[in-house]
Amino acid sequence: MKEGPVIASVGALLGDPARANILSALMDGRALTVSELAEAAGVTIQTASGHLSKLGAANLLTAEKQGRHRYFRLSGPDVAQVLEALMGLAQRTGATRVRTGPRNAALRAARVCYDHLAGERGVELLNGARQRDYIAGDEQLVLTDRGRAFFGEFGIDLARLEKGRRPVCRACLDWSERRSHLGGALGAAILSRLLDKGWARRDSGRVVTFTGQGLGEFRSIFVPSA
Amino acid sequence: MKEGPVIASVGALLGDPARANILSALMDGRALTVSELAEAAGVTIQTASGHLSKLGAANLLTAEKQGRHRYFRLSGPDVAQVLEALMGLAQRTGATRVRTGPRNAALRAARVCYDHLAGERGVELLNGARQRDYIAGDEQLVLTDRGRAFFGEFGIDLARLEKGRRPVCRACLDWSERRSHLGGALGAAILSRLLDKGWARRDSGRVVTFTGQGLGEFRSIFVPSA
DNA sequence: GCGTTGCTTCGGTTACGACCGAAGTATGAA
DNA sequence: TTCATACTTCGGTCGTAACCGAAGCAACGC
Repeated sequence: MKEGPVIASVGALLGDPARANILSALMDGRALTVSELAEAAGVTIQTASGHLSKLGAANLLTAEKQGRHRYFRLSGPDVAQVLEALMGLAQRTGATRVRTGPRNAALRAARVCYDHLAGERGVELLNGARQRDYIAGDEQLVLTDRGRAFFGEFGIDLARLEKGRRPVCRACLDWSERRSHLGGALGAAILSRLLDKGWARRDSGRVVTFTGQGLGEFRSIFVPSA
Repeated sequence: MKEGPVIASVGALLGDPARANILSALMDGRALTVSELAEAAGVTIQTASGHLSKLGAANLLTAEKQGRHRYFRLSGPDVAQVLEALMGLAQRTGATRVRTGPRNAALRAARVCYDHLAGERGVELLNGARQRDYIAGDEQLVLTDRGRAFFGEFGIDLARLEKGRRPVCRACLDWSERRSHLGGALGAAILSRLLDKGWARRDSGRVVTFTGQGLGEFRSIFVPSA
């Protein structure tokens, strides 16, 4: 019963709408300036500055000074992961008023989750990879030999990924789909490859837009039923 | 930038110390009455009642009426998981004043994380199982054939576990150790087996106490270096 | 019936913190 | 140097929500 205050300190940080907006805006992994974040949060710059120093003090964000700008980013993928998990909880909360605006639809279709693909496309990707036996495991993902071959051909340097500290495959719960999508180093590499190939591009915010042709290519590779 | 308020609604719930204490008290998976929770949170019963109705409305807790008592419990293991993840974040926050009281020491040694073993013993368990090749995978855990045989002999009905919806193995980040311990259906089954065998017993709250002999048995089985 | 226990609802107080205007600091441009 | 931009700090206002006392219900025992 003593660990309550520990949760509360983080919870209180996430509990303010302005701060939550700031964190959401940073969920795509990019670094933004104080003024950009102020606008995203819908508060004045002074207020945003105050929030940012709190978030920074709590090590949820890291700041980087560049000229007269200060860029803030999430201090790691784990922060993003917890945020997505919280959104999952929020869902069952019923707090999720099903606002089906066009922006929302685009977000549900494909978006960036810190540095990898999420939304319908993200879930399709993982499902497809599983059905084609590139990735095994139900909740705990493992790259198969077939997958190793396939992704190598796809242009991903797996040897490099496997050297890093970051896990290669990671199941990340998708808040809009209530299913898992592929995170980890491999997930990040795939997204970056998709963008390189011109199959999709990053719009403002977290939205990822596929080109008509790109979507076809993507599906022919990853979605068995297509 | 629209998803901010969604996070904020949950965050605000977790952000109040009294509510955080209530949730912490329920982290052991048991159901407690309003008065017990009020005491755990350090507030009066009326206040606790208010908090509980909010937490219930958000589906974080479920209530169950029994006579003139109302029992509250976490509405699922996923809630506990998010809470543990939050504690992990809180750690990097530096909000973790290293209060090394005796109660705290016991908690760090062995405790219940919803329904499985956490703390030093929990981490030992997973490490040992990995070294003995009962469980494979770094971040993503898979039960090996050796493990299947071993845990079967240990008295666990794996076939039943594998039928359920719940993942068998799950890596759960341990907030005190900053390493993973074993959750999922298997984690729960192992803890329950440990208690059955009388190797350990559950104390008040989340603390798990091993008997001298029980600890020996546990270590001889799971801790290679012992 | 009566009293007791466990919990909820109501009302009023209080405190914390989000917010913005204004002033202050630092970096860069002219 | 002077001005402009990007940000931080200060001070004061205002709302929200946590809190408790008191009263109201509901379930059980006698």
